[in-house]
Amino acid sequence: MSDRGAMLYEVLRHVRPLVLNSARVVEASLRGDGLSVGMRAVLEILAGHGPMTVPDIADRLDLARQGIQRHVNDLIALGCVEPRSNPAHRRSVLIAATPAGSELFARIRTGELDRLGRMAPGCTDEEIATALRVLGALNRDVRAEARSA
Amino acid sequence: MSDRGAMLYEVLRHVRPLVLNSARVVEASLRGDGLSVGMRAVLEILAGHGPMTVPDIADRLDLARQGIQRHVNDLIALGCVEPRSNPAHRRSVLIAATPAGSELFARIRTGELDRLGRMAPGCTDEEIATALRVLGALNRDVRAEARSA
DNA sequence: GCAGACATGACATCATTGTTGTCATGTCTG
DNA sequence: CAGACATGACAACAATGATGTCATGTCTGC
Repeated sequence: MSDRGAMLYEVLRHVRPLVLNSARVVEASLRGDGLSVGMRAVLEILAGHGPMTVPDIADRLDLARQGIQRHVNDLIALGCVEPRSNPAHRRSVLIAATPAGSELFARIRTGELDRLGRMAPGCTDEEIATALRVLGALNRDVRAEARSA
Repeated sequence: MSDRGAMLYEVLRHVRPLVLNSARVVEASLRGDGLSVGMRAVLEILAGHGPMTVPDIADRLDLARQGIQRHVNDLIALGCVEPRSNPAHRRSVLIAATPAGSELFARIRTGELDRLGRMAPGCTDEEIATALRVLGALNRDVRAEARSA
């Protein structure tokens, strides 16, 4: 039972259905606003870290820039996001959340936090913080393995 | 900081790249055997819990039975899995891992455990166990929310 | 028993999205 | 200045989750 490999294996086994189920819940909430889960992720980055180029967003999300570009284009069409000319790089456009986009994301996030607050009632804050640390460390190492291959 | 909603939100944010990156690593290893991540998941269930019907596998993986059926059909074509007539239900066929399939999965799992054992070296066994508990509780509640919607 | 509700396998179709490739153009480094 | 690289704008593809249909088998309540 003290085999860390086996325990991390169990973590990964838990993580996949969690992503699927949470995506289903989030997607249901988003449907009314015309957003997808991917678009929501992009909007989250922009709302949280300010204007950024498409390749930078892709790096943060561990995805190819081409896929992010699609989400950005869709978000522009919705008016949630807008391109801004970059004074330093004529070719590299900055993407920024519009006021409408920021407000929309704030509303989405508030609703999600509301629901999440009622979940996992048997877990203490410390336990959740520990889980966060473990997930961070595991993802860092798995990510390194994925990029080296 | 003691807002559990915000902390669980962070957990979900960590979980998505973890699934993506681990899938990339696992997929690279599986490519040589002609398996996909989905087929691997089905084989894992059968190797661990014995023969089972397609709908039962789907329930365990939180997926629709139609998708599982595709994976099962592919696994049958590879000889990793075989249908067995069910004495109790003529229509509901049991799917069982073949010796070749069991052996293949054992080999895959061994390799994965090997690599995982070297990851997240800064985390203790207790911390990983705590993470496991949190993920289990969170997924249980998220899953309930997904099914109620 | 029987009838209707339900489960199952076998199709089929569709949308999302991650992946990969290409190309013209702009930027940066040596 | 020249070659390497980054970026946006396509395009095409594959995996997979979602959904629907239908014939056939099973089960439940009457």
